[in-house]
Amino acid sequence: MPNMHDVARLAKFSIATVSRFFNQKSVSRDAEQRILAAVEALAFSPNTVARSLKLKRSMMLGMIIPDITEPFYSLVVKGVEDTARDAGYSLMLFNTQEDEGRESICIDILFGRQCDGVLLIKAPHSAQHERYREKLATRPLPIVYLDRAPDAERDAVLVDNQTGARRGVEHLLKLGHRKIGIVMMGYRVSTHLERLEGYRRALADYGIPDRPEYVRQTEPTVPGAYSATLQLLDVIDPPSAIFATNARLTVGVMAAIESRQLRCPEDISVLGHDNFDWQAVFRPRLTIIDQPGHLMGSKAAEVLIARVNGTLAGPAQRIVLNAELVVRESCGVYQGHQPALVPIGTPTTNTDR
Amino acid sequence: MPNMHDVARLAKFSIATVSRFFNQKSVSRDAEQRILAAVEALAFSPNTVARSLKLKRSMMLGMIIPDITEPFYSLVVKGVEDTARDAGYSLMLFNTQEDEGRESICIDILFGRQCDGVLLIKAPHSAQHERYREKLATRPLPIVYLDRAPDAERDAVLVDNQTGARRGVEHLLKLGHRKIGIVMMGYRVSTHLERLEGYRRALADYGIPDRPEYVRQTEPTVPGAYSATLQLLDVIDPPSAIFATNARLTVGVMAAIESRQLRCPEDISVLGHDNFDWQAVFRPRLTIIDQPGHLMGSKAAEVLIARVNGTLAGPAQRIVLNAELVVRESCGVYQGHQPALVPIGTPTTNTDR
DNA sequence: GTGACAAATGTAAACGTTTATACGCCGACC
DNA sequence: GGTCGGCGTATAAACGTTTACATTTGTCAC
Repeated sequence: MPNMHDVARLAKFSIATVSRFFNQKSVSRDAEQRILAAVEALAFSPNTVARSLKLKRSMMLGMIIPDITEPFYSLVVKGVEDTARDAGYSLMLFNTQEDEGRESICIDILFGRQCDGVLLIKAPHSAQHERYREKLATRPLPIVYLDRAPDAERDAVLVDNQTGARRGVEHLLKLGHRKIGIVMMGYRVSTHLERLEGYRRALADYGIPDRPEYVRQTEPTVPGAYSATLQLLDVIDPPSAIFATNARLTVGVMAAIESRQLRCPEDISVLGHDNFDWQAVFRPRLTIIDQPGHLMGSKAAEVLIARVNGTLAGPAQRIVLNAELVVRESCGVYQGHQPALVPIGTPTTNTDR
Repeated sequence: MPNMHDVARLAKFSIATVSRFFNQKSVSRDAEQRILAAVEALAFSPNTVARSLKLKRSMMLGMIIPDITEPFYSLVVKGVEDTARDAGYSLMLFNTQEDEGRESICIDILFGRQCDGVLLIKAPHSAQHERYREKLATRPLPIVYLDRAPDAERDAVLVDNQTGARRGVEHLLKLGHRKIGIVMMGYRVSTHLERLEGYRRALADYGIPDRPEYVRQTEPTVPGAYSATLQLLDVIDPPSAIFATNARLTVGVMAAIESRQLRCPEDISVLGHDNFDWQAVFRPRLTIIDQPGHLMGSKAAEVLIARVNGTLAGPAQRIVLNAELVVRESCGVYQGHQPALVPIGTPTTNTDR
């Protein structure tokens, strides 16, 4: 493969001039033409690796996510890629399967590759978390947290999961539900913990006591959510509504409900999570909490790029996007017997916020 | 950031010894310990960029796909990533949105970055296709086609779309359907063209003439498929069954059917494409043609890696995986009036294969 | 003690860029 | 005519590795 020297030789200019030509610095009309001709003749293409080595800048971003197969994350990736590309960055992708050990390896790889920055959907803490944290501290590598923020030390682009969940559960409460279950991911992932917190606050607003047997944790798979839901339905006084904290879990919940021949929303209401194509034809039409995945990705990329090229300095930013309640049909009015209600629409004023 | 020189200095060994240590070449017990100590003390991590420059090998693969947001492709990406990681390769991801111009840019970037090979889900030909093809020829960059094979010049890992479609349509024919529509992607993408061909062959096997008004091409979106399906339903003698050639189109078809208050499968049958989580709870349960996405990705990565490290030489390989018909409920027995049938299960022997 | 051989280590030249520094040239200005 | 500034260009030194080749050290047989 030809290099700049070859081009310079053929164009009868020095390599410096060729380099400057490629870096949009001014060269004479004559130089431009001869270089262009040489480039054409040799099919020369500049070596980005050498460039990165010299410049200590690779124009490459890393993205570490739990699982590209989860449609929500693929939306986020798209958002990142779109704005990274516009800024001239390429993207290196890694899946961790929620394993912090793998995450750590990915960071090492990216750091070694002189990657300019990392967008990170953090895996839950592992046993070696502290060691990993210390190692990270020694690496001057810009990282922006996405979706989950395990600490406030770095920039983060998040969704207000708590408020989202709270709105959703409040919607159920207004429909008269008082026995509300939740099927959530079992790993200690902040997004799901926040959704749990939102669920609890909404209940608290209505003076409804917390029932531990209504909270089911499971691995983030359809079968996992399926059996978690069955357990929920087998409780002595089963819930009249279930909140599922992500798209895959929502599917599992619906599957379990159907297996018990329950109708939704007549027999049981379901509040789902995330908005996807197929919901256009799913019946009952799912009432869900919708997150702006693409926006989250592009915002995060913006922040990271600003850090990388120094446009943004100072303390860690925290951008919180809204999660919206999309009311459709899967949450219905509570039909069964129920105790006197706190007046609808006037929850006890919440003082804890 | 410390480099090998620093480590060497601190360990009181030459840089060559340090390098050898990192490359698993034999060094003395003493050297190992002092180097390890120095590495620890300096928090040294080797610079992969410099390594790539010297070795002309980046341990990096590129993957170019139409759209990561399409669940089928994200499955493929996962397959690629899984086997690439096991072999020590990282993955660089690009979306083209089916635009060959963008594809060409991605190839340039990857080539410049000394990427070792590319997995390519080819975008349809653009006006500049020939120029692009010529440029590609000058670049000694291993490429493996995935999912679509625009030519036989390179390795390709594919699905037997034609047979898959043929089996599916045959299934419809056996159920008595004679008026079968197809909603397919409008861009000239080989997978969809092959599915169309399979559809045609199945019809031909049963001696059923081709009806151009039953073939609807659209962009690969839900709204696109929706209106294409409405057009199909508005034909003078509308089809009693519809074949949708990918997951997103399947959703659009179902949406259109529902908007016309038609029941599936009683009023109209639907043969869908691709298998996903949500189909577990979708009613009617979709009869689909299922492709092994993850396997396709990992096979392709295997082939590419074998090419890269020279394990595999010789002419272009072509690996064709099976697409399976998964019979569920969305295709029902034809209910309406229909002409006498060719005996079921004994199609006219096909001579054209 | 010597020589032969293997193992461990060191030296230095790449790999393909960028860019600080220096230089040459030309026209403008006094 | 000399000086100055500006522009275009060339030279050469990095950037952080790997590795061919040379050198040192150690081991063992004689």
